[in-house]
Amino acid sequence: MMVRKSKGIGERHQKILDFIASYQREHKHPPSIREIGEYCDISSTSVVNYYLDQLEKEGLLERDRKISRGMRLVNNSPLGDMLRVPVMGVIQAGEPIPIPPSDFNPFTAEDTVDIATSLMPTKEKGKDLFALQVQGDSMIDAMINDGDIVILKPAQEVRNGEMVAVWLDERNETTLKYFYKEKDGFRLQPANPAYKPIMIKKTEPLQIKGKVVMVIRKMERMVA
Amino acid sequence: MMVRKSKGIGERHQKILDFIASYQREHKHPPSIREIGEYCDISSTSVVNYYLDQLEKEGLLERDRKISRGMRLVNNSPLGDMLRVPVMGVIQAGEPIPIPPSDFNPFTAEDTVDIATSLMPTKEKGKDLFALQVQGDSMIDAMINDGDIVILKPAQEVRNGEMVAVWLDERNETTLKYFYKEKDGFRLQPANPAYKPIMIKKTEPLQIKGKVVMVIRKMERMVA
DNA sequence: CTTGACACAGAACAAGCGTTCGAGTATCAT
DNA sequence: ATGATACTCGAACGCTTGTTCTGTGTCAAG
Repeated sequence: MMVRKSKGIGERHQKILDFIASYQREHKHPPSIREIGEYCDISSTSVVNYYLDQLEKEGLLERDRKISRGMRLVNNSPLGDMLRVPVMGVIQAGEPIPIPPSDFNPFTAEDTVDIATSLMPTKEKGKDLFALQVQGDSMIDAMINDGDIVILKPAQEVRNGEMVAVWLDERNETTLKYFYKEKDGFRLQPANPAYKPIMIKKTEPLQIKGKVVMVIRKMERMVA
Repeated sequence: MMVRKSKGIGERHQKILDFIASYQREHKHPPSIREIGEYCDISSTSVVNYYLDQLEKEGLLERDRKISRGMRLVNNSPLGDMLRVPVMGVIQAGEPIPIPPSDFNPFTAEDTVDIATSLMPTKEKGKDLFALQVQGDSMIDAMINDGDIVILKPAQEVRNGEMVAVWLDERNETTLKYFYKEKDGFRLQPANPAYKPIMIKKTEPLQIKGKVVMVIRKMERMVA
């Protein structure tokens, strides 16, 4: 009946971890040992304690012994009301950008950005958001500068006027453009009127990587 | 010796509130009644309970009765690793912008934005940050669009190349410009080369409202 | 088969902790 | 004075909760 034999993290460890996270999110304070046991179908508090000790040894958990509900997750920390969005890479002229596999695990990503949920548009609370760092100034026509971070949402349906990250076969590059549906295809409109729109026929493949839901620019440049 | 008589929040209430917030930030879980008492020099747990009840009645606190450390702050919630930045108003051509008085209380502000501390440049962790919402497109020359939120830091010293919010007497408006110090004054450089820089003589008063440390743009426009 | 690490249950203990109650003090309006 | 209100203290009570100890069944190595 056992799933693991002392090798790393097992299914039950993960369930406990998840429970602590969700409980913390909901109640704003950690669960008790007995509450964990109840949720994870562990009848004995000693067993929960047993697993907690292991998680602590693994460095996934910290415990304040003797203190009620004195535990906290360590590695990931979107415990508050924020989303941890993985930075999938860099968007740059001439280079393809990596697109999130559906099985991608955000917590293994090296680079992430934390966004307060209160900042996110309406219902983008979905966990499938990802971010790209803009390299170069090839996107200034879209009011996006070198170094900016764009938060993207995998595009199922794109509506007119939304900014999308598209792969342009002809140019062999990925850029950010405003999206419009025309009668015989699609129009990709740069924000800057000085640039002409790109027309895509319906027959051509249009690879929309995602639509931009937020742009973040840090201004810490130029130390002198 | 008493400071208040049943009117609103007193000094001690505030101290308790602050302690809960700082304790939560540090330990990732709420304090116990006795810990609160110890910090606030209250020898009896019943007195802490007394104050906690009042705070709950005031709607500043929520309590899970019977549960150890079952309390949480309600109104403000930068309990996680995020800063709550007050949106002081709108920055727009022709209108003065309100500047944060030093005694300004961020928690009474109607509108705020939450920024993850992990997103903030190095040491801007200071609590004196404020935000402005950009209205109109008069700042597109600085890569800032209508509706953008700019996070500002009160400027003590401004270094070359930093973007600042300045009050222009001659134009009677506030705008965002890049700041450069010249030999006989200051140069305010728009990001867009098509616009000419504004020169300010040393004799003229230069009102720097703050320097921009971050720009946030939400892309939720155009529902159809 | 024996041994031992591993996963778990159950119970009992002790400390942590919220709650309650009786009582005391100070300020203020009546 | 008198009573009401605000605030404080200390102690006791009892539920909550972390800790610990004993015991059981499984499984792989020796």
